[in-house]
Amino acid sequence: MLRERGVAPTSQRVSIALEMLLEPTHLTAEEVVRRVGRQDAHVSRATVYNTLRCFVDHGLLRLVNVGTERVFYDSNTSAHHHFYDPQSGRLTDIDDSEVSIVGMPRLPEGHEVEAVELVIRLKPAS
Amino acid sequence: MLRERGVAPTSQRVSIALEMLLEPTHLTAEEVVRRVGRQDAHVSRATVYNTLRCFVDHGLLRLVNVGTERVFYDSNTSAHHHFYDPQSGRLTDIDDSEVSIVGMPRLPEGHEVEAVELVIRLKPAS
DNA sequence: CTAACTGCAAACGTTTTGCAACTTT
DNA sequence: AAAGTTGCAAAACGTTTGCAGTTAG
Repeated sequence: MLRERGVAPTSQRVSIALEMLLEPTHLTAEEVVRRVGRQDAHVSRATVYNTLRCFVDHGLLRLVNVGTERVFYDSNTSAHHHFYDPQSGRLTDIDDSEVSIVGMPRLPEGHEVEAVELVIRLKPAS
Repeated sequence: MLRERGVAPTSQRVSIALEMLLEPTHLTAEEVVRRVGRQDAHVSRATVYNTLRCFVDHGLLRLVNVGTERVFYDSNTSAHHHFYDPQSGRLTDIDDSEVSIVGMPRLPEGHEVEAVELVIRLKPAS
């Protein structure tokens, strides 16, 4: 899987891939550090951050911004949207049939779209 | 304007309000620190951050998240969306007639919507 | 007089970086 | 040997906080 995307499969990268790419996940870098550390390999924080960036660059993960707090890495790289609950720090998918974005605005001269990010922030019901 | 919203108008708050609330702006906290410092008053970083949060809480500004880098404060508090160009660090409005979000997904049990954030990230045209 | 606000500097949490050591090839 | 990868600790970044002093009503 890594080789297919041109990512040299070192043992650390494989550990991270096993944790993230086998099932749908929404993990922060720190969660990956914890999870990978919990079993087999110790992977350094720096390497986790490098690897996640590398996976994003090679289309294995999608980066999801929710604010300044943290970044999520989503193993589902197809276009879809998210709920974010700052209370619990949990990110969840929005079913694609439930919302859609209609229309594509004229882009500023000399630019193209890098990413479309729709995040619905949640709060406890009043 | 401040009093209307129940915000006690101290001199620092007035300085910041003059900078942000008179015309449409998309400023980061650091830009506000610089701009306010450039003229009359020296307002401390802490006070700028406190004041911006206060203005958001009282509906004078809208907070726009674009990632981990920084937060923007938008003097247009009505529902609308944004382009973000990481290259230039500039945030711009998307005309409301150009995109819309259709449908409102079922929310997770016990939650309601705090904010709907649609940000289109730009990159230089290839 | 009191409650609220300010400013400094120190703390924070997440992410990046410099660089020497270690794998690969 | 060259190219790429790793890990540590330190730095960077934007933001928040503790607290003593100040201001406003």
